[in-house]
Amino acid sequence: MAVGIRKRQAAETEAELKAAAVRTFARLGYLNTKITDITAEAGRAAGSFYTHFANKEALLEALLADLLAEGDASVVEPGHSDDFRDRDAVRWHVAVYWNFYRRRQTILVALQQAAIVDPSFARRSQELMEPDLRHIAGHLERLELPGDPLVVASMITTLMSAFADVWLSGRGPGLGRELPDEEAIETLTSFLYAGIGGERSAG
Amino acid sequence: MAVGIRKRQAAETEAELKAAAVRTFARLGYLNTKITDITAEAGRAAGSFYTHFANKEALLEALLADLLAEGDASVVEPGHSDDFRDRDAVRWHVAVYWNFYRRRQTILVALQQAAIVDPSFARRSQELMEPDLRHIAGHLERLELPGDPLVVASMITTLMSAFADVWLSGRGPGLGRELPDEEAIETLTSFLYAGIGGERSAG
DNA sequence: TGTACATCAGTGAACGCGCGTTCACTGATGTAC
DNA sequence: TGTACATCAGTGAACGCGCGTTCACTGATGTAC
Repeated sequence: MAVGIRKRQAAETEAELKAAAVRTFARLGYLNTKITDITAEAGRAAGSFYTHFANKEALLEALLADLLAEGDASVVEPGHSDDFRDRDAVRWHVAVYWNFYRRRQTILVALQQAAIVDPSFARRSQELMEPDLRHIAGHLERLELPGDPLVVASMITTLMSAFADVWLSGRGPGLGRELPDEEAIETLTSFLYAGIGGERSAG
Repeated sequence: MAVGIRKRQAAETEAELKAAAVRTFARLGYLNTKITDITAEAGRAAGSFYTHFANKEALLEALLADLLAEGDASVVEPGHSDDFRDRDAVRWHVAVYWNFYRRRQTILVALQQAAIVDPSFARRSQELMEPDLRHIAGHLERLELPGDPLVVASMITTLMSAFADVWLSGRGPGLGRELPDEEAIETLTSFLYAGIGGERSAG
């Protein structure tokens, strides 16, 4: 008995199905993706999907669980300055968020799409973002702000996620203009830093 | 012959179907709405829908055409200051946008949802927003900005539409906190005005 | 103004397509002795 | 180590549900004379 050949092979196909799903979501979008698109991409029979997942929603849940298990799912990380009067602290947060979103783009967009059609994913997605929001709001409390910290924090996270979504998916204006990470992070930082009452920043 | 009773009645049911569609989109979302949901809401037979529209997409097109025909479909309006060094000019634009979005919310959200699933609506939606974007970018050109005017303009329109979407649909943080129009407009204005390099604004 | 026929909006049951999901089957792995 | 049986991942054709769309029919409006 070559220990657990079955289990290992099953785990392997499950992983292949997940990977195929991510590729397919990226290509067609979560809502447009059929189960058979995923199994075809993975080079498997349609029925094989159901050995591993109850349905498309369960698969997305699994991908989400993986994402959270990877650890740095949130902007909340130790070892950074949290004084937003300090431009570098702002920049650090922006960079972490941008990079996080860049790497998880496909799954996060899939989650957003699922949220449109399925209330339980809407809740899930809000829960996923809530810690970041509180984290940012916490940093803002000590500042003199143009409004309720929670509202401003929501403005900031909203801006970052929507902006990242637009540019990382190539839907930016100027029809296909690319926005290098460096420029994105710098522009966002300058804008946010000024917006929350930091230095006036030009050029 | 009581002139055009038929035509008038047909136009009336068409209008009723449109109104019912908007109500249904608001309740269930565009993607979750079935043709029969609309006809049921309108108190009509299923088949009646096809006397007026080829399908759900055509109905959305019609709603979009109505929206554009109403005139002030765009932030581009005469008689306003366009100098963004002037806080009032910024506030004016923010208010126009906020009110526009507030009133057209359902259709704009429906358009966004359609865009997810249907590339032709994706194009359409981008075309709809493009004039605003150029308009804002134009205003920005004379300023000392923290980045490419087009990128900053995209940040601004992205922020406004995403922020409006979150708060007008009751998905704001604090679980159900209401955001009065006045506060939304003020906070956005302060933030944007500072962000593009205007005065440092506090409280 | 009246009659006979034509047209058309609206009806709702029925049709059929697309796709999610099932299930009988296969062949390989695991277990018992 | 070998044999007989059990289990399980994977297959792919078939099933069936949901829903968009059609269509024969109705009754009211329009037209012709």
